[in-house]
Amino acid sequence: MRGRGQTGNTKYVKQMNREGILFQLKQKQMSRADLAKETELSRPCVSALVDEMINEGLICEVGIGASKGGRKPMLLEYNTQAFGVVGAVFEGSTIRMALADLKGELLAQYEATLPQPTSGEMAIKGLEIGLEQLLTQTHYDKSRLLGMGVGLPGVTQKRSGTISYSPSTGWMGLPVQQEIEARLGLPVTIDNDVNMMTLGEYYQGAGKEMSTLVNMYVGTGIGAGIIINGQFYRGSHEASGEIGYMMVGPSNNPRPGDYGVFESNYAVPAIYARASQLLPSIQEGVSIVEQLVVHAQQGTEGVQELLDELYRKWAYGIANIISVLDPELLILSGEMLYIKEQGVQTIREWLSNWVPVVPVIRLASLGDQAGIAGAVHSVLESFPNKSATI
Amino acid sequence: MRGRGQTGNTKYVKQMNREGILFQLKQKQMSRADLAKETELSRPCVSALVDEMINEGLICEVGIGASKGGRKPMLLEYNTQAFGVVGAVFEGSTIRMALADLKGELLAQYEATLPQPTSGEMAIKGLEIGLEQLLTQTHYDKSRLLGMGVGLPGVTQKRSGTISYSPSTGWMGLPVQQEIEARLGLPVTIDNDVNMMTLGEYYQGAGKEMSTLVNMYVGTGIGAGIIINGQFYRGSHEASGEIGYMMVGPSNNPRPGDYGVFESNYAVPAIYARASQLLPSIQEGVSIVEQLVVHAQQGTEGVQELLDELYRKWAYGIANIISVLDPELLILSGEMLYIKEQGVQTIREWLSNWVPVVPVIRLASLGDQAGIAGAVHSVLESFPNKSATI
DNA sequence: TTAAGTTAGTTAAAATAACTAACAAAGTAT
DNA sequence: ATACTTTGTTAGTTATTTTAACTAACTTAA
Repeated sequence: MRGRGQTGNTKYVKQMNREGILFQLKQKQMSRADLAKETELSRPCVSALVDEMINEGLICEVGIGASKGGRKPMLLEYNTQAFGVVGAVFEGSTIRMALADLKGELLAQYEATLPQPTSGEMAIKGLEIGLEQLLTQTHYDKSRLLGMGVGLPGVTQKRSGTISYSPSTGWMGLPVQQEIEARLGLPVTIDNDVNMMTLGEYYQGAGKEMSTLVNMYVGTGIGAGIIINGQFYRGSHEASGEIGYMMVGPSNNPRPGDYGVFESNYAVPAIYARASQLLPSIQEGVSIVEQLVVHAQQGTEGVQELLDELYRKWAYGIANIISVLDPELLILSGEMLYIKEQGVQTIREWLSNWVPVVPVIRLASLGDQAGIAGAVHSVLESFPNKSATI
Repeated sequence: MRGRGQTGNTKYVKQMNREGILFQLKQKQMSRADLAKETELSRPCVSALVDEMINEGLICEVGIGASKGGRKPMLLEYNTQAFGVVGAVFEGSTIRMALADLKGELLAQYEATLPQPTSGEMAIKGLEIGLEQLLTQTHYDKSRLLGMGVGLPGVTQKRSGTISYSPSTGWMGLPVQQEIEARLGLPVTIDNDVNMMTLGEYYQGAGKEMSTLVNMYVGTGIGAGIIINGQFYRGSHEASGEIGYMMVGPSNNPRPGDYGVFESNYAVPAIYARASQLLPSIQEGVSIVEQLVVHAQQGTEGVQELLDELYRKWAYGIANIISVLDPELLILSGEMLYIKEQGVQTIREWLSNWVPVVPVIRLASLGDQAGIAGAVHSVLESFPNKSATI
């Protein structure tokens, strides 16, 4: 955000205008004349800035467009091949990585399993190997990479680049960002996995074209990523979206520092415990909600009731979020994906009785690619600008 | 907020720098040299902009300061008398108005009672009379006024200047802003009363020096005003902070379009209903919570239990807000003022068991002046800039 | 074919607003 | 007195945008 009392100069304006032009070209191909109209800059100014960026390789002339009654326009394109970025996510015991162009399109992917328990050293080594693989696969040189975004389960402090808690990577209370940067020789952005998924859905998934959205994720815990007016909102202590701590459901046994009330009742571990008393057997490695839905269809006793309660309490959480934030869009992800459009419709109907304005509600659309897409975009969103996050 | 893909020019820079200088001078007196240091502009640039603003009457030279080892500095001051603004709030059947200088300091006040039931015409007439009074009292000319901020109970759409619902003013579904503007010949800002109070506390009260805060208000309903990074956050449908709709408490009888669950259980009407079964008599016109607190001290049976439940459920609401937003500060206002610092401390202790980060929590500090202060600042915050609200 | 009108993009000059360098004025420290 | 500091101004430079006028290239329609 533009801070209060901030000052600027012509360089700042130029940077802004270059970004304005690139912003347009990121949407679609355009001529200089189109750019002048969209950006409200004069045509000479657009020409000068475009020429500059063509020289830098950021923009390409890609051919002549159709005439609109006069000279044919020269179409310009954002040169998405000019640089590359790497995204990485740690999920359980696996690392998944991808190299993407400036548009966020994945050019190569890589996956590996880390031996458990993992140490920080092994995790970094994993990134190092993956990076090398991706570079040779794509014939990219490391100097052409803008940076790497790393998504981690656990509690991250993006501003300082540290992690307070992340058992599966063996990193705890460490300045991970700086360490990876030093080892890989690349600028690194870290963030927790839910935030990365939110970013992915925002740029490429269910949240494209929206500017204020909340991504609610139910997994081992419950969390949310929040984007307000196109900017990721992290809160004053980087604890925004910690909706697992909402007071939804019975609050008998929450202990300080432990899980929150909402998630201790309605996230995977709690669902698992209750499901195991209803289902004859539970499959490992398959979504517990999915299994419940199947059994409900088969009429297994008590399962429909359990699902109803889950849906209802998740809807309570959603109602609370909406009441506070009034977002344009609410994305449901993680285990909530398995409630399908039908379950979403049920929740929409409840909400219309509870809150005055129900936002658009959608299931996450990127599946297991959301995290990696977000990691990629966490690097892209600060290029060519500086900090894009509040 | 600076939008994505926005462009600028040198005029924009100049405006920014003028604002930067004024921002500094709003904090305290300074010399041109001080301003150059603070704003990181060059001294000639500061001199030029300052001279311009001196000519416009926005800044005054107010005397020579102490030397710091060289030439004595000429101290500059924001000329808070250059223009005036008017704030107005409708509270029940009364209009309260004030004329303030550019610092937000009230120079004159006015109060009147509107005959009930009121019509829109009578409400505007009230504003007209009040305005004239204030102008003659202060010897201000109307041309020196920047505008008027009007706070109303009910549901307002600030962006369009309309009101959907406001029984006490006789305005319903009307483009009130434009109507008042036309009648008074002044730029008008409208907003609901809780938002105005939030603005007041932010600029002059408990929220001074904070940039991300939530003001929770308990009255006939329950609502909240939200400021994120110094900007009022209204939500996608101007329904942010409608926390009366949170799913806190029994949800037996909420009907669509009606009160929300939280407020139907724990706002004044509900408290009143329950208190009337416990207290021997209830005084009209006195805070119901205050009366409960007095009776609890006297040991009236069941009262302490009722208060405990109230505090606890309000704290649930607070926990939900914190979980979602992680604000820097949470302000408690309206009926919550009567729980005193002791009640706040109780809530703080509960919260520390429920959520990972407890923000600063304070009682509102402006009392019944918050609304009018906010109305005044709703005009001031867009001077000399344009729209300061997201 | 040709004239008229439109659209795309460039060039040149003017305007704006920042910056640097140099200096004067007015003080303090020794 | 002399040297040094701080404040503020003046003069001139630099960077960037805008305006206006121009060339180029195309469409439309007589």
